[in-house]
Amino acid sequence: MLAQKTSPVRDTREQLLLAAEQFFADKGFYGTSIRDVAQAVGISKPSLIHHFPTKENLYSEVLKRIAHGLNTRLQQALEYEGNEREKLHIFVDRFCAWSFTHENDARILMRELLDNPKRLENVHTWHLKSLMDQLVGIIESGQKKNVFREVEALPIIINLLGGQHYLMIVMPTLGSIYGNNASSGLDLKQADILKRMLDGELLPSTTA
Amino acid sequence: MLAQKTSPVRDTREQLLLAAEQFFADKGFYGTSIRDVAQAVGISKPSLIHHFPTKENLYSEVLKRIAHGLNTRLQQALEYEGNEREKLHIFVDRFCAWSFTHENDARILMRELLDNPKRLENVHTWHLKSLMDQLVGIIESGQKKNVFREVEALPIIINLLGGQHYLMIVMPTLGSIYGNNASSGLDLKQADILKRMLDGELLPSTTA
DNA sequence: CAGCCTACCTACCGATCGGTAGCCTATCAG
DNA sequence: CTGATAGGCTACCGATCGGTAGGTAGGCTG
Repeated sequence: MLAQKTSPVRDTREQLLLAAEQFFADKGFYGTSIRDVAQAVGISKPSLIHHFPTKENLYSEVLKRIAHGLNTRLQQALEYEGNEREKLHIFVDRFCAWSFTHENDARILMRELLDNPKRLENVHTWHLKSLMDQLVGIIESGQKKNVFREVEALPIIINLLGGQHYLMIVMPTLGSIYGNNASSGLDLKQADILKRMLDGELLPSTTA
Repeated sequence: MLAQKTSPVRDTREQLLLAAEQFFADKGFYGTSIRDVAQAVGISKPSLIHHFPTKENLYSEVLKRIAHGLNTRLQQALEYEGNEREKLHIFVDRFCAWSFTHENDARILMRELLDNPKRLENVHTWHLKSLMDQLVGIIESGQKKNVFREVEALPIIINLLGGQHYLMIVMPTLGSIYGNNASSGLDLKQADILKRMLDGELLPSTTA
């Protein structure tokens, strides 16, 4: 009864969400036309409206999927058994891996950060807040155990997330300027750089 | 003859550019209506067209001003007399100072990074390329003199710029979530964090 | 004074936007 | 068989988009 079936409803919805994701990533909310999204899937605009009653709704569904995918993946990393340094390293690995495999999602999240302060009514709560709180919690936990230095946690996390998020945004530009070969290897090194940076900031200085 | 005069031509142009800057920062290129920009200055839309023949032109003028202001300010830092480490530190100070006093500009540059790969025809060349090349040059120069470790320069620069640029974008969101007091002190610490990070990455490890 | 140019205006253009109304068809349950 | 529902369609709506046409008021220059 519930065999393969590939429910045509879900299938069209899925295709619409995927197409919308691409458009929102490329051109942003205002720059995206729901006509184009519908056309990309091969249906008419009213048919899209049949699945998603408004453009805002379509957008927030896309956003919801992104947040869910990101949170579930990273939650696993945060639940990893180990000491604080290992947890952070695993988080970095996961976050980088997610970014590089979800370039469009990263672009949409960055656009959301840019637009949201002016559109708080609709999608207000920030999807990365709980994540950031947990990261700060891990650092502070490590500091209580004296395995981390007493530096402020939040700015370090921001620079960590920012370095990676920014890299995702700037990579296409880098590729088109320096040539794709120059930017092709960056992904492999990025996680190591961030982990080294974290250690440098958090581990007790060997000079003191 | 060329006394105060406050040339009304230049004045309206200036006001239009300032208003456009605000709109482009808040809502992006597609989300900005030239009607609104004109209205914000108190003139009609065709009058705006009189000063800037197309919306694209208005946008690229805004972008040009931003790039010019940023480049001249940072160029001074790069011409500073001193060793490589000092140069980089002064650059970080200048870049952070510029960011925090030009929040709208930072937001526009980030939007540009997001949109540009799909709009290369118009404003193509990246405004930060020469800057980035020079930074890489400084690092490699330091490496030749053996005062810097042999790590790859470009990824470090990207994480540096990225951390700061991202902070500017995320600050309004942080403020509305953690309260403005939580994010108010970040600007003061940020330059120090970045400089410490740079030293950690570039200076010879004291453990080895 | 005559001519011109600058800075602005109102009125309008076609195109496109998000969204609605209403119809058709296929599927599926009673 | 019948009725309901889901998923799609064409045709249309008012609003707004970027941009144009054409005119006017004021200042500068010959």
